[in-house]
Amino acid sequence: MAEVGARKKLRQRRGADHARDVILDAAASVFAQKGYYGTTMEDVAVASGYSPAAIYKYFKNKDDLFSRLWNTMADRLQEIFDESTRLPMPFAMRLRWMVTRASQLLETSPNLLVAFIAQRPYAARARSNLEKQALRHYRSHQARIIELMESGIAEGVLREGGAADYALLLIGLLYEFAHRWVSEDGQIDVRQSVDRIIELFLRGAGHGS
Amino acid sequence: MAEVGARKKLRQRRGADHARDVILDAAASVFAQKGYYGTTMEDVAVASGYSPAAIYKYFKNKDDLFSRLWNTMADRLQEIFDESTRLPMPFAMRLRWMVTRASQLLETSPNLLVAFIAQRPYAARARSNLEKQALRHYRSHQARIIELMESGIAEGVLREGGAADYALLLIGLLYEFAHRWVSEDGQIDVRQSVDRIIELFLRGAGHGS
Amino acid sequence: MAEVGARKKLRQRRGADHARDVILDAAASVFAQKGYYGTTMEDVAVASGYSPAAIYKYFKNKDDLFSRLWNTMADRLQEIFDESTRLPMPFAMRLRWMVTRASQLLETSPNLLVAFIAQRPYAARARSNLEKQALRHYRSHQARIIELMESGIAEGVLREGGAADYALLLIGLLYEFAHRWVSEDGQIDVRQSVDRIIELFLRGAGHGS
Amino acid sequence: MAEVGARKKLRQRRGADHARDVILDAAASVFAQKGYYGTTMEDVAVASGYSPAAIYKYFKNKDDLFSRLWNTMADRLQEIFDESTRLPMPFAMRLRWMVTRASQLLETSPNLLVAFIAQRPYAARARSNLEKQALRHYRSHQARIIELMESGIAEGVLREGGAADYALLLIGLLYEFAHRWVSEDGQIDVRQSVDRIIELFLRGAGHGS
DNA sequence: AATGAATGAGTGTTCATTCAT
DNA sequence: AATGAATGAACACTCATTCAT
Repeated sequence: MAEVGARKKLRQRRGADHARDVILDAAASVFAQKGYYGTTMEDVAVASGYSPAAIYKYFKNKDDLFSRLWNTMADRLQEIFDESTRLPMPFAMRLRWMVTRASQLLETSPNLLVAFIAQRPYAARARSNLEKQALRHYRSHQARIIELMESGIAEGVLREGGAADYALLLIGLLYEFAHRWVSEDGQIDVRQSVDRIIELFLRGAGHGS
Repeated sequence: MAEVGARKKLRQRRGADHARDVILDAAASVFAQKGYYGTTMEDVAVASGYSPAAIYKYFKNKDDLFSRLWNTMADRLQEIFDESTRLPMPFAMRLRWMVTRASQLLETSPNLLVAFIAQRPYAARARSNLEKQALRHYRSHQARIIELMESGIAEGVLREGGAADYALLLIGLLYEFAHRWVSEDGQIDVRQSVDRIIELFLRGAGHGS
Repeated sequence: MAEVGARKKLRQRRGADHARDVILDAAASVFAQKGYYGTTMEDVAVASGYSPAAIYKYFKNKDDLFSRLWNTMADRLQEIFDESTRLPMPFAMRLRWMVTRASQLLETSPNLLVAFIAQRPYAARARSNLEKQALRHYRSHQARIIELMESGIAEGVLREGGAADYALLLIGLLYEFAHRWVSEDGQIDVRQSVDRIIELFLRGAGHGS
Repeated sequence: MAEVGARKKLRQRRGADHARDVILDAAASVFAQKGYYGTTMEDVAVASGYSPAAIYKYFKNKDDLFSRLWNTMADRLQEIFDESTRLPMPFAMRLRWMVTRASQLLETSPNLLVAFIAQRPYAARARSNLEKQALRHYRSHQARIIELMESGIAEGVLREGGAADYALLLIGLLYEFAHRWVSEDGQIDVRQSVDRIIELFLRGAGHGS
């Protein structure tokens, strides 16, 4: 947004923490739009109002910058998934709680979440360290969700067999919903969608009878 | 004379077509492994056995090469989705046919499919022409699947309301399955999974009662 | 010498070997003038008439380019030192042969030799791999020269004791001569100097009596 | 009042001088270890305990900092060489005095000396101002040493002819000894080596007979 | 007296792309 | 039909240097 030439004006002493945050925000936005490889440090610099050199004062390198963002989101999700298996509530409520919390991330940190999601296809055939780290996180998420499903089966809310498949179903629904939410520019009502997602998850599309 | 010339031209044509195919195959494999940005024309050249310069005889540039691949997959999928609404069969069979055909792509062209999937997150906030084109394709796929869902509703197999949501559910399942298939290196049995996907789609995970 | 703008004209197809040699020559000259750190790849590019990118087609990186040059000279010297201990001649002749050959390098490859010499101080407290490799070479040279000295002692031409010191004396003379030769721009007659060096080495500056 | 002000100024002066010295010491150590180009102002800052910005309060820039160090050593050497021609003693004693004093610098300021030596190869083909200045110093040193040699000839201690060559011999010995001393990490006994250097200088390596 | 915060100007290196042969 | 040879335009990253506080 800001012109490169206008950079000088920003010589404000606002403190390192502030700079860190500003840069992270800007980076999240740019990474979400163009992906890791499509984003240049100059992009981040322009978006943040700092110079590329300044960014290196706060982050070791591009990888570091990206993976800090990525890990933030991975950790937030992990926390949600972890808690959803720990909460002392019946399965149905825990499920709803989890879906709600996860969906809210779309509203609070859409950029971060998109950057997170966009990285996933590359993780599948992990090559770089970044990708290997990502793969580990994705697997860890999956594991917790499977656990959640198992407790649902134990409680008799879910049918027997295939906890892994139920996890696949739920993750698919969540990712797909995120995709749609983004591609419709956040126009979809999240709260309402949570109900729909849960219903689809539990009853599927079939007529049931 | 003319005969010979024609024959030669034919041979050349064949040669040219052959080269084209070889390059496309090689490119699909490399793009799938390293993604668009991670792949260099040198990579494609080495994988295809041609020189980088030769590739430019057959494709305008890297974008062109990639988007031809991408479109190939997009078209194949489109065809499947189109046909699944046209086939003179009951919904249930058309659904199974569609899921089967789509899943088979994993076995016949996994590389192409991965490359196709990896592109999706960026399409959501389309910037470049490549991405805009992609977005159009994804939307077109979605439209057809919604149509399919509507016929399912009309036939009374699917519950009333929310064809778009059912599409979201099915697409989510398909993508997620593809993800898992790739990250487990194709070890999953596709045919068996088709049943599971359809069941999950129709009945969800819930106990039903 | 050549302007950057003039680069385009050089688009000649002269073969890879030719390019290699041209670049090596240019690099030797620039490294000799400005040292490893003071030399940029752009410097080498301009001096060679190629673009920086072209240089990377022939050499992996700056280190590679430099160490190839450096090793060439190190190996030539090693060869001279090695042979000076092997030749079936009396010590005096072998010594003369060695000093002659070494001195000639000044005339045939002054740039290379200067680049080689300039690197030595850094090798002393070797940090980088380049420097460690250099240190090994310098030590290996020294070892051979000490051997040569020992044979001189054995033949009774050199006084007893202190082969290592004699090596120090000779190496000091050679390096110092090279220094002077370079700083007087090659105006000194090499052949004549050989006699002088050998005399100084054998008799020192003292009056003797 | 004026008194107090003056005292404060003095203290500040002292503080400033102290800082200057601390920085110079730190810089000498770092330059000696990594060379001019290999050393960053950040390195100097860390080694000195000050911030990079602080260094600029005491020195105009990196070049200034380095050349002050360099000149310090150049001047100390110059002083030694100067005095060695002036001292009212016979040549042999003046020579010993000079070699002793010069060698002691290795023990008192090894870092400075290494930095000084490392600069020499580039001075030969002086380009920058730094190098031209250096060249002037080296030449001036040489001139004095030649003078010393001439007095040795005049006294009949050195053979006729070739004062310049004798200077080359002595300088070569001194530099080479410094090299060895550094590369053996200061393990060599300096006092003992002085005798050896003088003997080699006067008698060479030859058997004499 | 000292520094935290910031940047301009490079530096090595990569890569898509071109073109004469 | 194919490529060897070459480069312009970027890109990640570094570093000497400045300046308000």
